[in-house]
Amino acid sequence: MKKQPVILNESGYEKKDQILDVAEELFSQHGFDGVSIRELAKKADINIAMISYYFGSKENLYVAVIERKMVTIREDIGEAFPNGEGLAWDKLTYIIDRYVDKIVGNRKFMNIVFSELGTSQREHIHAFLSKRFADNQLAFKDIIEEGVKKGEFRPVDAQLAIVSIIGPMKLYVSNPMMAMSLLKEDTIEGAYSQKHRDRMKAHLKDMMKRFLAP
Amino acid sequence: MKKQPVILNESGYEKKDQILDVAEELFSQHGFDGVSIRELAKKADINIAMISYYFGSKENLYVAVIERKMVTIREDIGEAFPNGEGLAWDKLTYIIDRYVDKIVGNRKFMNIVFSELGTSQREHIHAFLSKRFADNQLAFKDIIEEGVKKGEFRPVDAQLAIVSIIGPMKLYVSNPMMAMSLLKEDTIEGAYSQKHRDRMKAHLKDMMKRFLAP
DNA sequence: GGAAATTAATTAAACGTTTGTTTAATTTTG
DNA sequence: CAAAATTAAACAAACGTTTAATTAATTTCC
Repeated sequence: MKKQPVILNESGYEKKDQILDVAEELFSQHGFDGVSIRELAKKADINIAMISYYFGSKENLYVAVIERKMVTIREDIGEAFPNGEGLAWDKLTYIIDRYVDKIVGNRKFMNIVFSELGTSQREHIHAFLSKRFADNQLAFKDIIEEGVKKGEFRPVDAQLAIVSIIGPMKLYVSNPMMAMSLLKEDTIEGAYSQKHRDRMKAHLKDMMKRFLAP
Repeated sequence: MKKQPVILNESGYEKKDQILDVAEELFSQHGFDGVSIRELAKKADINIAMISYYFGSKENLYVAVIERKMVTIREDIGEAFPNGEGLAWDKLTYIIDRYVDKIVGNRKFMNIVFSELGTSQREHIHAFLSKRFADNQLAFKDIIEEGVKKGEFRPVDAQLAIVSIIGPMKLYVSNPMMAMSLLKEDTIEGAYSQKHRDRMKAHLKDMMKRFLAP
């Protein structure tokens, strides 16, 4: 990690992204320790040394994979809905829809996040992701508690309500084989098609509607 | 893996279990690839060679960890409830209670299972666990569909209903840090205390009751 | 504009560690 | 004394990383 060049030319960006794409896929499938940089380099069709050259180390590459997507996703959800006004229920349905799209649309990446949140290695990454994840949970919590306060929802255990929204989503994306068998699909793409995303959204909203009804 | 001794004496069993206990803990925390047998041997206070001596290989040890618990758990749940007679709802509440106890009570082991189901390395293990897991899902599915047929439940998407039971459970056990923060507990033991297990059971039953009500 | 000089990108090979596993010798046990 | 348990040491293979040399691209200068 001596040279840390600034790459400006177009082809430089392409190769870096090519590495990041393969890395995201492999880390998602086999975890950080399950991926060797030789295997990675082969699959990305680059020389092993290019990883150190571009990213300095395997761990830095891992961080780079996370940071690249994190930027996109942050913009993606943003302060997306009007806070303050409107029914809590409308906010909740809105955030559920966005969340499902976001998580399913970035399944590979999200599996890296989930597995990183499950262990406590690479402490700074864990801390960073925990914080971001906690913020998202807070958004759900605020909406639910607002609805309860307004009398729009019955008094419920908000913490567990969140677990009941995120849990199914996580299970859905983090186990392709199970998703395929449950949804009676032959391919992974089929299991995560727009049809099934919408089915998942509809289900979560239906369930929460009944769960929260006063 | 030349010698495959049959160990009969008491102390032999103790040492083997001592290795298995440490292995279960470490594999649960860091995954198969994240654990080195030197680290494992140190923590179990045994010589590295003892792992080959007892189990033949690291992968065999991994399988042994899984098989040991699998036997216990199979007995644990068994044909535990009266099939055929009674309300579907009673069966469902019964199986939810049993399931939460089983999964939370064997969190470390279940995290190995979950992470193994998420990847597709070690194909025979994956296939084996998939089958067992599918059987469990089938138990839920049968009960729900029975209830629907009898008119006890409204017509629901049984597949997604299962995801909504298992998803929250899995999220609860596979992310201790998140569980601690959500449940406002300072220790891991606190987050998985009987109090919170019961809270989870009550929540799941409450939610399913409202979700399934005709 | 084109050769020369400079910088960036890419490579094959080697680096020192660590990995899982095995050996051969020793201690413990029945 | 024989069998089982345990050990320290060594094994080859794979790991992440670095080196030093080469090719490709860009800039500089006339």
